[in-house]
Amino acid sequence: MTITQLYYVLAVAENQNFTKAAEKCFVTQPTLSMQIQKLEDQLDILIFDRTKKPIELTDVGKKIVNQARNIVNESYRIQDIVDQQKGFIGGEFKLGIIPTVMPTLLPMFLKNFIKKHPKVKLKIEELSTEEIISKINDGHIDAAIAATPLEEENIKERVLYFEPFVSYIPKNHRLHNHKKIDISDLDIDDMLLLEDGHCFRDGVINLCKAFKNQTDDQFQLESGSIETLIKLSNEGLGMTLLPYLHTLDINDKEKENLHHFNEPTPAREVSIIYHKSELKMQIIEALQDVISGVIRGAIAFQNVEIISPLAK
Amino acid sequence: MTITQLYYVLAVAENQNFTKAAEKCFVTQPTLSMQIQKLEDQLDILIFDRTKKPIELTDVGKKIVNQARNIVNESYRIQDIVDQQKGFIGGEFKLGIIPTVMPTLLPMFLKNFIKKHPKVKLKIEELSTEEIISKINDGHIDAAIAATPLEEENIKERVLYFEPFVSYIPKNHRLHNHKKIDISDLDIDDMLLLEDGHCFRDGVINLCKAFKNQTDDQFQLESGSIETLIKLSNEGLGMTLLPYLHTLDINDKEKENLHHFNEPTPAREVSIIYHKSELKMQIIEALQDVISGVIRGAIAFQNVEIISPLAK
DNA sequence: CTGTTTCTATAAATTTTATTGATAGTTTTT
DNA sequence: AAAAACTATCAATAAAATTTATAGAAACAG
Repeated sequence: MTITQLYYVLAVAENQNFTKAAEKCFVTQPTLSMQIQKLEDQLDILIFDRTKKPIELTDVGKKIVNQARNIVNESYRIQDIVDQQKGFIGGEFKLGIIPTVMPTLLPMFLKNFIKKHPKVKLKIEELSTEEIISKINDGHIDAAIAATPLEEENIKERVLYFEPFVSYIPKNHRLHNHKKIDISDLDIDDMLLLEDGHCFRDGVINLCKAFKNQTDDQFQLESGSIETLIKLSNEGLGMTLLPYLHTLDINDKEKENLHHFNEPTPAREVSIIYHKSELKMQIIEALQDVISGVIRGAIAFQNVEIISPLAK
Repeated sequence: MTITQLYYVLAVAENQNFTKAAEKCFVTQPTLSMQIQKLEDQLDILIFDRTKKPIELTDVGKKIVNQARNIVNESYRIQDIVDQQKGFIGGEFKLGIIPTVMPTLLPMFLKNFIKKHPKVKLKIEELSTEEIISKINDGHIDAAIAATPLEEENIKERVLYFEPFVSYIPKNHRLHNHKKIDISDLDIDDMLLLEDGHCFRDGVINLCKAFKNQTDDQFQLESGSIETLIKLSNEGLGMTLLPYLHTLDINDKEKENLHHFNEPTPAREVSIIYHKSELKMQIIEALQDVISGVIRGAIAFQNVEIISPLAK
């Protein structure tokens, strides 16, 4: 049994297809067929049920795949130990970012980071919180930036910053003339929200519920991006809430529609999160340092109240 | 990086010697030299400090060895999954047994076990509790039989039986004419004990302390085996305590010196213990079944009070 | 139902890797 | 100072992984 064989098994299990798996492994398909057969012969058991199309794992196969994933991941940590010893910060690093953080945060730290750590090959992907959790667990991404706390058993969190919510209230809205907004003013029924799956949406719903004890009624309108949200709001379809960093780059006319909250300002907690195994921890800490550095100048709220991103 | 290379690293780390390690791995010494060099080259770091004699691990080397042990052990679990699936009970199994259990328990279950599970190659070793804990942790033995509870973080326990203590009181002893002995009668100063390191000794000390609150004074005499203990006691050097199973095969004349305790009878808990990773669990359960079976007929005490084997 | 596509297994050739036996060079021991 | 113990190195060999080519089976499209 070799680590390579286990890796091949994982690839086939994931792709449910020898040919595709072979491509991902950068070998030819017969290599996979033969190596996996060899492993199956040695163990004297079938890992894959090849009668099913697409190919399926047998019952033992499933258990073997879980253990194989373990072993392969643990084998990566050997290189990790060496990197850590050398203080080496480099190599490929896959980072997931939730959509409502991506467009504002990424431009703020990316240049800084690649200048400071040129050996790191950052691969950034926009992902929902749900996708992030799953991909951290199976090792498809090394870390992610998301709204926290998530209370996931196998995932650790390090807070990067607290980002206040700011109300965006168009001219014709009942609250437009309020100078400062109070949380108790919010009414989920005239609030524009992002579509389902956005944790930001869940955060806002929690925020409203916290003060109104409202049930899950239907909402007026749902959108996929905060950009759209602002435009819909301008059309008079309701007010909305924006994460603070988004308010920095809207145009002057629209800035007039921004209303800050009374203290304690509702805010979301944004963290870098990663698997508890702490693989590539040096890079995670490097990211944390750079991001905390750039944020320190950008957000200066004192008295905030954290809104959970978890749907309750 | 291969599992074999990691295995070689473990062997050299353990033996502090390439030549001996090579023998244990059933390969020649150049194989180890070359494979370990290759791994060191790939990682671009030295695992062993070859200037020291005998050879030593570097700082990174120590971390790598720990991780390598992880990986190698986890790789064994693949075969384990298959065995478990097949209900296969066989292969090599290393069992440690503490000295005060070995001579009485082993003859009771060994024949039964090898008859019932002929495919298991049992390798039994007499070990102190301390050695057992260390060898379970580093995987040198698969399980052990010891007095419990041990409260070891990485070790699980399954109770096999409770074995009462019986007083052995020679003719000239002050307690000889007592029909039944009470725990409060015990005096650690005229009690013969096994030498340091025997958990049975610690159990007895705990037993005395429990009722007399005595400090760690020096003891009259110390012996390495229960056999010797009885003989020394016959010579008038004091009374002693025997685990119940030992009292079954002493001669008739000596049997007259046995005095049972008043209830609740003090007893030790004897368990099969194993690493929390539960490797080879089928065999452990098979052992548990067989031993529980043979003991059921041999020990029939009802009201017992468990004495901890841990030195307090 | 038939030709086409998709996919896996197999075989032989080739490349790569692991292992060995012989030996040289060190260090340690006597 | 000689012997013993130990590791590294080298060339030869054995073992293995991988590839190219291809056969055969199943799924698919018309």
